[in-house]
Amino acid sequence: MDKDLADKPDRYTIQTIDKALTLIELLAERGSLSLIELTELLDQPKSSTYRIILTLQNRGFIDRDDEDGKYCLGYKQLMLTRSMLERSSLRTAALAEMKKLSERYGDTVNLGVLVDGEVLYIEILESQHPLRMTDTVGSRSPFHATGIGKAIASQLPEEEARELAERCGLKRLTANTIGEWDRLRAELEAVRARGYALDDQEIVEGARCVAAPVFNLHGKVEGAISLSGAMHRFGADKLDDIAAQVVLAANAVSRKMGYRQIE
Amino acid sequence: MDKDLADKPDRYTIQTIDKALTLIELLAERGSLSLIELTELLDQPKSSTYRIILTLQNRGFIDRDDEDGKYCLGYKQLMLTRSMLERSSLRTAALAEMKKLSERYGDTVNLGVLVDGEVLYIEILESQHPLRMTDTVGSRSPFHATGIGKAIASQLPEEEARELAERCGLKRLTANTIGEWDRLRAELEAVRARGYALDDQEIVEGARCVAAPVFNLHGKVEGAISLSGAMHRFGADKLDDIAAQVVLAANAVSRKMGYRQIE
DNA sequence: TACTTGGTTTCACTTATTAAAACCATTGTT
DNA sequence: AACAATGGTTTTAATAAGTGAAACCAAGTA
Repeated sequence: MDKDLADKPDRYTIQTIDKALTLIELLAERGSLSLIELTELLDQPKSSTYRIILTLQNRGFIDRDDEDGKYCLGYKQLMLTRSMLERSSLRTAALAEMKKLSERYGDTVNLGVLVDGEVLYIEILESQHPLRMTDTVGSRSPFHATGIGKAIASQLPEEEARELAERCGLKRLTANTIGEWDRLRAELEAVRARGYALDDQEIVEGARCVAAPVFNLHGKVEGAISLSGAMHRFGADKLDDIAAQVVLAANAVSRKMGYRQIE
Repeated sequence: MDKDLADKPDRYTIQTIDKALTLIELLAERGSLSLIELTELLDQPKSSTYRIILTLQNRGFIDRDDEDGKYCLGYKQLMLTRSMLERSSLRTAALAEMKKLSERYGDTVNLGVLVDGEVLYIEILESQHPLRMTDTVGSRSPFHATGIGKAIASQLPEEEARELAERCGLKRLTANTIGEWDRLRAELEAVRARGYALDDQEIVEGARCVAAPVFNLHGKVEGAISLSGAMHRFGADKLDDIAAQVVLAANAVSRKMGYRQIE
């Protein structure tokens, strides 16, 4: 193999740590895995994998499942996440505005960011209505089929948006899902132009969603806020009003984050 | 120093990973820290700390705060935690029983485990009552002043319980908090004898709590369930009934976890 | 402009991680 | 009961990988 010291794994990445992180992610994806399974997935010798496991286990980052003796993520993760959420300036800044939206419309209000090419919900105020469809905090959705995802993507350089699209493959989830890059490209343009994104049954039949992007003090998209619910509550007659309020809320959050709109 | 190859840091711990984990925990505790602050806290050279940071950052485990450029935990943590919670057999097993308790009494129902010597709440069903005091999932409390903590500790070998006590210092939080090991020891004995723990305003004035331990299939305490609320709802006349139900619920969970009580 | 602070990069040194292999404990099979 | 199979634990020499000193750079500030 070309060992010209080349194919640098980012040159400064500490490989041991990287393996440990991969191991953690594997456990997150697959639930619980045995030493041998992890050995194979990591493509590392058993003893190395073992030492990584020991290290993580001693610190409570992973535990051993009581039933099958396999390894799984430890409760420690929960402590970390709580600190993270509590100090997330985006979440803090958004909460008050989200509450206002929730009170005004009674529908579900979501706050999401882009992580690993997917929309990750970091806060959700549940709808008060009997007919509701709610994700939970920490759950993920494909970006191309959600209001939040499109709102965020619309504010990224086109290059980045295309990479996202390639990465997720633009899978169709309903008849309305945008499944081709060309159409998505145009859609993002439209979203950018009007300042908010619509999801018309693109991820779930019968559900609609209006989303607007939130910017940080450097003017970079940080996430998006959305209002979502059963489609009969998002009729053509109501959309203008809802969109205006969602955009207002998102802008208020951006302002709290230190974003000062140019002119 | 005696460098006889001795004072082995657990011999098999991978130090680089250990440092990375420490860094993560530091960020969880302190919120956000700069490279230099982390360098000092870890007592490592700047470049080493830097490489650790880079590695974690590339993987989304830590982010950079937009405001001050300091490092903080990344949203990725949330994804990990969600998977963890979803697959936690304890939480899954407990949820149904917790709901029943919640419906029956309307008070707050908690599920907690012991992590790093503290009670960590991994599920909470909020009270329906106007006067309520609720922790949030992921928050922590000292074990000696909570029903859950005492319920769990009562099932540990005395040695372990004493270590816990030493570690947390048995700080007094209210007039009722048990502040001495001797008294706590006796209390744990009593808890063990009757099968449930009481917290009578030991952590917050005016609040009471009844907790019972949950065991895994090896018969080891895995956590505890509790019902908590304003003290007037936990009067002497009601305690027997509540305790019986909480114990019943906890036992049901233990059974779901595979625990078969001896005889 | 010079000074400070905090982040980024380099590189020779050497320690800490690797990987192969042996070991052990448990479980299931004949 | 003996045997193989499975999965986890421990050892060790070889060396790849991480360290740490120091230089560098960029941004802010006096």
